[in-house]
Amino acid sequence: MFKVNKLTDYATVVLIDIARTDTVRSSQRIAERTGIPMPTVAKLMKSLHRAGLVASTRGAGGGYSLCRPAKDISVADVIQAVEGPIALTACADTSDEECNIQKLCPVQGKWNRVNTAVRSALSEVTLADMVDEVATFGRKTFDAPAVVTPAVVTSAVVTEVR
Amino acid sequence: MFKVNKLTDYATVVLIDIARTDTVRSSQRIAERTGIPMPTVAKLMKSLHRAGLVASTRGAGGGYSLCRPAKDISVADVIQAVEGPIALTACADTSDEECNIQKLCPVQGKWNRVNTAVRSALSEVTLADMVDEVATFGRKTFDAPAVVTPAVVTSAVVTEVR
DNA sequence: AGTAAACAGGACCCAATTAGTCCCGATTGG
DNA sequence: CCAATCGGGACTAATTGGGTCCTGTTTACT
Ligand code: FES
Ligand code: FES
Repeated sequence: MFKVNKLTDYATVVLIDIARTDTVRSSQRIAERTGIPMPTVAKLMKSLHRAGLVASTRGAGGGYSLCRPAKDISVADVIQAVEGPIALTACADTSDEECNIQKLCPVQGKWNRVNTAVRSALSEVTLADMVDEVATFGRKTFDAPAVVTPAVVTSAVVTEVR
Repeated sequence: MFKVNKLTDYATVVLIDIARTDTVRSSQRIAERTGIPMPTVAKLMKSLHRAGLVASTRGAGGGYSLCRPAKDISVADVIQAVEGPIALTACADTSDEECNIQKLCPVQGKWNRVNTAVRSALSEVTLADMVDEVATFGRKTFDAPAVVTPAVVTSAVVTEVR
């Protein structure tokens, strides 16, 4: 099945959660809010930080926060942060426009066209879209606390605090 | 890394090869022409057949052939044939427009939008595109036999017979 | 009819990848 | 100085995917 990593799904959940109340929070806190195991959250946040999606502050009272507004973070960004470059085939590994063995390969860059198409498709949806959706959903349909569940995983639950 | 299966890459190579000289050929023959191990080819062809991309004739002298013109077979078709439904997250498992737990999930179908975008992107490139590319490439650049190599794999080689 | 060439389906194993855990060093606020 | 917290990376467990094989069925050809 053609799908994204579980960690990518986690990442969207975490980021959406952060985006909704834009304050600094620790991995610990995130783990509690999302139900994702703490060590996994820690690992995840490292990736997101390295990719420049979240800012981190160290030391006591430190934690993570978005370093761009949610509307400037696309699904493609998240995928690339967690899984590395979007490259449907190994030949387009570097994620730029050149196939590395293009001169020899007869499929000759055709996969790149597909790659590009997919990448741009993934760039069209931003976190902000998802946040909005979550917000309106939470209020319109339920009076209950909004719940953020990774699409892939059923155990992760965000209990809306305050 | 966000990528397609190796088998999917194989599949494109095999299909392109078949498309170029549209005759019936056995798995055995395909294996020889592509350099992909015979048992793997066999497995692959079964998937492609089940998905209705190739027609098979049994018995001695039997084999496979395309059952639609190459221009009506998209990359999306190939991926779906080999890997199953294109569903970036488990929630959209069935590959239709409905998320199965949409009523409960706050990300609420947003992944479907991404899914759809990706699917349509993958539908834009057809085998015919790739075949053309291969043909012109083979003639223009080399006088040597055209070689079809899966982008992912370096060992598979098609020796242009006749 | 008999035989050999092929496909169909599925069980199965091994390798590769991914998910998840843990530890230790570096920072920083109190 | 101490406690909280991030950063990097090593390591293990779980899952997936690649690849093989076996058994049965269909069909052409002699
Ligand atoms: S080198 Fe890119 S398609 Fe082959
Ligand atoms: S049910 Fe589809 S996004 Fe959650």
